[in-house]
Amino acid sequence: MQFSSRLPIAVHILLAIVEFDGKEKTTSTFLAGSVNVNPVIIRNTLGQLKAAGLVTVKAGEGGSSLAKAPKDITLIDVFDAVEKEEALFHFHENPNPECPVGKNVHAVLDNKLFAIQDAMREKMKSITLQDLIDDMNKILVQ
Amino acid sequence: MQFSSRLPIAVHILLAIVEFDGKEKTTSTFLAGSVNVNPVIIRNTLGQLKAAGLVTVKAGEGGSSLAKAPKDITLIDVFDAVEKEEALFHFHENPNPECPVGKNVHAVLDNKLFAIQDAMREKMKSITLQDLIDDMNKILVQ
DNA sequence: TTTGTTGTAATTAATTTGGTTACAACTGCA
DNA sequence: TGCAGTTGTAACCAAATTAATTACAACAAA
Repeated sequence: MQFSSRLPIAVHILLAIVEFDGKEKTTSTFLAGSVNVNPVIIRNTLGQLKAAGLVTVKAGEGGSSLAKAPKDITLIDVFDAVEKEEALFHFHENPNPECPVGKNVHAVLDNKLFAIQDAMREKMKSITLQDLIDDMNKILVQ
Repeated sequence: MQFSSRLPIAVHILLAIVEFDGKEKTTSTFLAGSVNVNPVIIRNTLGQLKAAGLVTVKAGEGGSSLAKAPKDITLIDVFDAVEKEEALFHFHENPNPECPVGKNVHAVLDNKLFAIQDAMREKMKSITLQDLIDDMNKILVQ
């Protein structure tokens, strides 16, 4: 089981928007060339990022920009923008209520599974787009 | 995106093996009745748990038991037993190496994604089967 | 030898992902 | 106004994954 490549692609897009700000018009076709996926994937992802208030997109004219400072965009913002909102683990639907285990497995396990999901989300919350930009700039000047 | 129900089902199975120890023969059919899935799912899952050294299964005779103390089985043991070993995030395959962003997005993002995965795994490591048994017993005596 | 069980392969349906084509709507410019 | 480039979105397709299910050989105990 894996998360889709949506978060990595969305982060790639955001990094490219920052990197090429003022240098290139970041159209879906241009971004598709950097990410190396179909432009429609870029347009759909940009649409999700726009709906989440992370970017603005110039319809007709073309190009996109950040709607917030990179330090105010965390990976959880990006994750929630592009991934469906749902529990991390799919619980089996119908444990037998006649069985002492089946009757209580939800009560016992749900909060543990939620804690696991929350640990992941907290880590994502601690990483900002600015962190990634700083890391990239360190590499670029080398 | 979700994990499959394999971890919840595996935990359910382990809890049932403990709960019915000495009371019922925990065959795949019996366990299937508690989890409410097809017995083949139980047999496959038990096979994975057995391969990971968490349970023993009596071929022919029927029934299964824990191979380790509940305090020595953590959710990460169960998770690794039943989920394929792979990176949590699927990275898009071919970022453009001619692009300063495409060339470096892996170097920038990989360790962050790994840190997120690791946060999740560390939380799973901190939860033992014994914790779940204790919680279940608290409910059962009420 | 009979019965019940495990282990495993094969098949199926449903869902998700990513790729792709197509095209209407929109913007800026000549 | 009309053209060129772009966004937004729908539709379709192939591949992969999940879970359910049937089937059956191998095995153990009575």
